[in-house]
Amino acid sequence: MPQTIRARAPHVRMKDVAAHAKLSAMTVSRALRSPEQVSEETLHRVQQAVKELAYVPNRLAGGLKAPGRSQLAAAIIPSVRDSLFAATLQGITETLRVKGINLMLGGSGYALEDEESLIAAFLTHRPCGLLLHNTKHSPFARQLLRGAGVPIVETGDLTRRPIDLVVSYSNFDAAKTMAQYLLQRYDRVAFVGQIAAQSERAKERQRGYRAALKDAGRPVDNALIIETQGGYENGAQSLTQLMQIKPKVDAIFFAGDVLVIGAMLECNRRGWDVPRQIAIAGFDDWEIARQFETSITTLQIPRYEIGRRAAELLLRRLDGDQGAIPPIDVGFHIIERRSA
Amino acid sequence: MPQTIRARAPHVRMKDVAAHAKLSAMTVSRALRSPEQVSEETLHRVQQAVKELAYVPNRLAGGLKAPGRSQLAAAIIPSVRDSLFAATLQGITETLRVKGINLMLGGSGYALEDEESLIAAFLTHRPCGLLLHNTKHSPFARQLLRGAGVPIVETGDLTRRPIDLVVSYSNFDAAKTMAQYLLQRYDRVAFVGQIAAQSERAKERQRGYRAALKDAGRPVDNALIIETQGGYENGAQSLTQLMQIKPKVDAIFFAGDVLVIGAMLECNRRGWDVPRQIAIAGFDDWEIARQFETSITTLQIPRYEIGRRAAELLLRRLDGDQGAIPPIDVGFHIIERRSA
DNA sequence: AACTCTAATGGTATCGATAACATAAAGATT
DNA sequence: AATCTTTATGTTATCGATACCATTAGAGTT
Repeated sequence: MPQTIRARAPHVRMKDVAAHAKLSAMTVSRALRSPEQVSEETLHRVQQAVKELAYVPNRLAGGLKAPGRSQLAAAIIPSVRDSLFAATLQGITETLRVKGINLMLGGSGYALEDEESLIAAFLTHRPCGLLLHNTKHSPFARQLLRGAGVPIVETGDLTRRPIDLVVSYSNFDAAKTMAQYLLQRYDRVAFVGQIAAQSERAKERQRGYRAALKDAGRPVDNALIIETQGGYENGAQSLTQLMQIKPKVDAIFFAGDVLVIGAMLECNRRGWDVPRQIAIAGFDDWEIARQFETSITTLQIPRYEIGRRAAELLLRRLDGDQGAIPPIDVGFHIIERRSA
Repeated sequence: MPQTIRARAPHVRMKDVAAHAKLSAMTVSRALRSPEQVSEETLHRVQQAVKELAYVPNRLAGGLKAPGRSQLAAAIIPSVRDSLFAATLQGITETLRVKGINLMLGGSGYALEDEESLIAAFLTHRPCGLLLHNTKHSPFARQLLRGAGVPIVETGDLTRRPIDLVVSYSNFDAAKTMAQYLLQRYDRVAFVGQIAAQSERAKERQRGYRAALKDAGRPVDNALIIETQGGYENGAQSLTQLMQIKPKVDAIFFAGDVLVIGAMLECNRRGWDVPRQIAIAGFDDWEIARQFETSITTLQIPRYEIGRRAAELLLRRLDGDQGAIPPIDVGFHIIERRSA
């Protein structure tokens, strides 16, 4: 007895829509992409047919014939898990969605070779644009990006070596400004950041701290600079380590990840008075920073806006603007609260 | 004088690789997809040529001819911004990446019609699978999903109306278990959750709480049930509201979002002793929950594992397993700490 | 009336990879 | 040696939408 194989219902094609509307496929194509080019009557018939057949266009075919209009963009962020990038991501997806562009996402895990293979993987789908949070790339990655022929936006830092478009704040300036703020109020200001060798941003922030010290004519004491991985525990641990130093540290600038939160919680546990015993300041205005009894002074970075404007630049390029577009500096603010 | 138009460097095609390796395009195609089918010599020549030309395959073309092998999957989560889904997302991307499958991402904003349009938008790219965090879908969304002809994994709840594959824990069981835990230790246990009408999960959790009360023979007091949006402030506000009730509430179960954290911070601010004055428990083991001086008792949901196993099921389907696959219950644990 | 011009629509070739089929060469079997 | 297998490779048609060019109908111009 022959077994009945249920063939997968084939997708409705543009041809089918055309037949249903008694038009040619070409006219349907036009009606969908540039409605102003067809008569009202035709447009209506097409829309009707699309609806009745639940037609879902095939962008593989469209993108194949018309490269650069795949309506698919790609973003690479250091970590999918890290909520820091979530706001930027939302800015990107929301802005692109308006134009019907969807987003592929990947996490590079802060590794250059992972970013490289991710870029290669993404390019196989012929995205119409790429958004990269990192500004440091392997040589082969740069080669791939240059050859891709689509707009690239970097959002991690105001890099001096942009590939194409840049939307960011200056990690150097932000860290320097906060360090200056602390140096005006406290004598011995320590710095806790992420590992400079692992990230351009961490390096820039530390550079900013050092520059502020230099400008203020204060000595750089390497014992007051800690590099650590992210995480609450590391924030807490860096804090206790710095508190043992003599002469006593007055203030600590936690320049990355959730380190400040971990430190503040440690102060709670130990009963240390912030800011009297120790002042602390953070980088990035986590929503929770303002919830502590001693609310946390920190830098506000417009993360959502970075995503939105990055996507907008991308759209500008897709609209045909081939000219040079200077880097966009979205700036930052110090949010002065009670902890420093 | 004719202006020189710099044509965008066309991409290297499989044809070019074939010519470079002195082979046919078909053999190159085979060498890349099923290396065991070509001779070692050929494989080597192809790899060499691919490298030398920096060939990036065009999956638009591949996916067009061989539907279902677009090597692109899609995930829809309620909110791109919410870190709750980040772990699941990471589980998905990491598992899919091993097989060279990339992920499109979108946030439905908890709205059925947004999910629907997102599904339609994603389907235009002919993904080889879909991962949905919601289990409630509009009728048209269901129609689209059924017609898509690709595996679908739902991860939000152990729904009774699965479309295809399901990987989750039971929101009902988890909430009921925690409520039972609290009812064994406290007399008047209140419930704070997200708005039931807006989310199936919120509804199930509240149902679990009510079921626990019923099983324990305790009355349901609607004054002890609060529905609220997420966020620290709402957690804090719900707490203070419940603390005004007479006779006094002993314990509060915060069943969603970061509500517990907000409540715990409010207790810190007001100097309320947890758990003596008020016991509190949460849903989801946020990393910060264990960092408080009074660490927070909560439910641990294996979020990363949900993503990983969801992706694994998807891969199983792509490997040709057409059989019925029963829902996977990843379970949950109560993490007993000091707050309740 | 003959002409041009514009707006609306249709026909055909094509994008790049792959399924299906065809072929060729080497080894195994009688 | 003739035939059958097996393995490796090549040829052709095709996936679905769109660029490009051709065509038609009607309005506007002289």
